Parts: sequence; structure tokens; C-alpha cells
Amino acid sequence: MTTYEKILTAASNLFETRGIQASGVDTIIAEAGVAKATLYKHFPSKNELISAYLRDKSDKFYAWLNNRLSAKKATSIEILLELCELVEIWISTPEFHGLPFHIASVEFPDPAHPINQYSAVLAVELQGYLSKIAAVAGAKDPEALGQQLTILFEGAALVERLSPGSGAAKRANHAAVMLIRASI
Amino acid sequence: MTTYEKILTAASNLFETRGIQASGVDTIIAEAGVAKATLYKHFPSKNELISAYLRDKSDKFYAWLNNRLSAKKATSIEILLELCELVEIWISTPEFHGLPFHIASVEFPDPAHPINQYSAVLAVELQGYLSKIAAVAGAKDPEALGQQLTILFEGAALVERLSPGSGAAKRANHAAVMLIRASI
DNA sequence: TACAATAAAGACAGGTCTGTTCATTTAAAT
DNA sequence: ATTTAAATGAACAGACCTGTCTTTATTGTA
Repeated sequence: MTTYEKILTAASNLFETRGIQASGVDTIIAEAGVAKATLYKHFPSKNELISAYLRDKSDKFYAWLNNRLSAKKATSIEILLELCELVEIWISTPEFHGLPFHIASVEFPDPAHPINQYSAVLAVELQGYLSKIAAVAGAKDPEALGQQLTILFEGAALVERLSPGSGAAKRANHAAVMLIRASI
Repeated sequence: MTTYEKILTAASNLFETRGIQASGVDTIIAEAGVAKATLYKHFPSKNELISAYLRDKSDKFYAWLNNRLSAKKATSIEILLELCELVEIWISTPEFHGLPFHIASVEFPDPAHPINQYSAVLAVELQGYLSKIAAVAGAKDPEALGQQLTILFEGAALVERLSPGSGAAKRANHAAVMLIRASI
């Protein structure tokens, strides 16, 4: 594992368990086992480290999904049902601590702050990703369905995080299936 | 307006525009126009001020809803449709900055922190409120519908906050109507 | 063996935060 | 008019934050 990855991994763990603002640079370097100057060589500022963390998390999520979605079913409704199952699994994992760009947008609520703006970009990206799948699958109004799935996904992520074990992910899945069937 | 209210109002405004942690006590007293010792007389700690803010916001939300829901329709499906309309209005208001207990739970992610625990209580309270309305309205599985509405509500609040003007509130309303019609 | 690049350890500056304390002033109520 | 309560302004302690800098140690390569 490169030094870069060590820092990013340590930062990710701390950001997700303690929060972003609450994770000081000194704590991050202690967890990563690197010196402060080393961190600032790889990441010019803490904001850049946060951005890299957000980008990395999104990339891994999409890669995880793409690897598991069956390419053959791409043009049928089944791809959407499969997607919902995967999202439920993703949310229900104990390592899941909420959507990173959501957390970030809450911790940096100022719309002028670079982290807030980048979070908004990643949120639009997610909605676009879901809408595109809905379009290929043949949904009547892919944009609408994509946004509804986004809302369910993000809502379930929040409820599951705040009330672990409440079955929110499964209930959101069921709701999503209804919306999907109605929109084909 | 009493001193207590002046402080709580100033804190609310700052918490919702700048974030809770980012709003220092010095800023709050400057905005409220009171001395620091006065704040600490009314609220023994910042945590207690935050808790009072969360309680106050929830109370006002339920009061707002109860005042507008038609008591006559309480035992029919229409009360749920009316509820969804009101929630859409609430979310779409420019003054809306996300559900306070959500924000709080993100800013204080440690499950052992009193603010996080209180946020969880308020989240359960919301779900119970919606489930109860669903039960009186005659839903087949009030618990399930209550949680699904909670998920949609909270998800829409997040998306609308991160992408203002994207119509998330309206789309969530439409999704909710489908779920409601299917569960009676 | 000698060199170059990278990283470590830690002190430091300048700022912010919560919460406490104290002397003074204002205001209300009897 | 006197007593009681409440609010003020300002300073303070102790801790934390990001980011910079210097010095020493370690690594890989010719």
C-alpha cells in the first residue's frame, strides 16, 4: 500500500466513524502512521484530502455496482430490480455509514464552500447514473424514476444509519420495486 | 420575546444556515444580543442549547401539521394524501434547511454522544407519528407505510437541500401517493 | 560507497473553540 | 426607596485546529 493510499484509508475510516470536521489532521497522520509533512505533500490542504476521499468513495461504489449488475439484463426491467437488491445490500453492510457526499454537504452547508459544491456534483452524478440505467431499461420517464430511486436510496441510507436494524433498506427496496413496476 | 427565546431564535438561525458545530457561542450571543453569561444561565451547556433547538423544531413541525390536517378525514385515505401535500410544502419552503435531527446526527456521529442519541429519539418519534396517522387512516401495514413515508420524506428533504429546485419534493409526493394507494 | 529522494518527528505560529469568573449596571417588585 | 434578580462586558484558562518549517533518519539506486 502506497503512502498515498495509507493516508486516504486512514482518513476514510476516521471521516466515517467520527465525522469529517471532527477528524483533525494530527489524528489522521497518527492513524496512517505518517508525518504531517508527508500528508501535506500528497494533499496540499485538508479540503483536497476530503475531495479525494469523496471521489474515491463514489468511484468504489460505482465499480462495485458495475461489477455485479448483469450486462445481459441491461435492457429489461430486471436490471432495475437487481440494482435495488444491490443497493439494499450496500446500505445494510455494517461498514456503511451514510452516503459520503451527504455527510460532507451537511458538515459544510455553505453553498460557496468547495466541499459543498463538490458534494452537489457527486449527488447529481448519482442521480444521472440511476437515470441512465432506468433509460436503458426502458422506463417511461427515466429522469423521474431516477430521482425517485435516488430519494429512496438516500432516505433509506439515513434512516438505516440513524436507526440501525430497523429494516429501512428492505422497506425502501419494496417501495422501489413498486415504483419501477409502475413506470415501465 | 423573552431572553430565552431570543437566544433560541438566534441559535436556530445560525445552526440552520452555518451548521451547528460551526456556530460558536460567541457568534450566537452576538446574533442574540445577549451576554455570554446570560446564555450559560439559560442553557447550562451548548449541548443543552442544541437539544432545546431540536425539541423546539420538532414541536413546531408537528404543531404546524396538526393545525392543517382535517380532523374529519382522519379515518380515510385522504388524510394521508393531505399529509403528503403538506410535507411537500414544508420541504419546498426556502426556510427549510433539512430535518434538524438529521443534521445533528451527522454532525455528531458518535452513537454515545447525547446529541446523537436525542436525534435518534426524534427520528423514531417522526416515524411513530406517521405510522399512527397511517393506522387511523386504515392502512394494511401502518408500520411499513409509516417507515416508507419517513424514508421518502427524509430522502426528499436531503435531495431538495443539496439540489434546490430539482423538484424532489414533488416527485417524492407522487411516489408516496402510489405507496399509499397500494396499501389501503 | 556515495548520492538523491522520501519520510519521520516535533516544535511553532496564529487562530478558534467552550466554559468560567468578576465587577458593574440595569430593571423590576415590594 | 430598598431589595432582589437578571443581564452586561470583558478578560481568562485550557484545549484544539490547520498549515509551515527544520532537523534527523531511512530508503533505493548508481
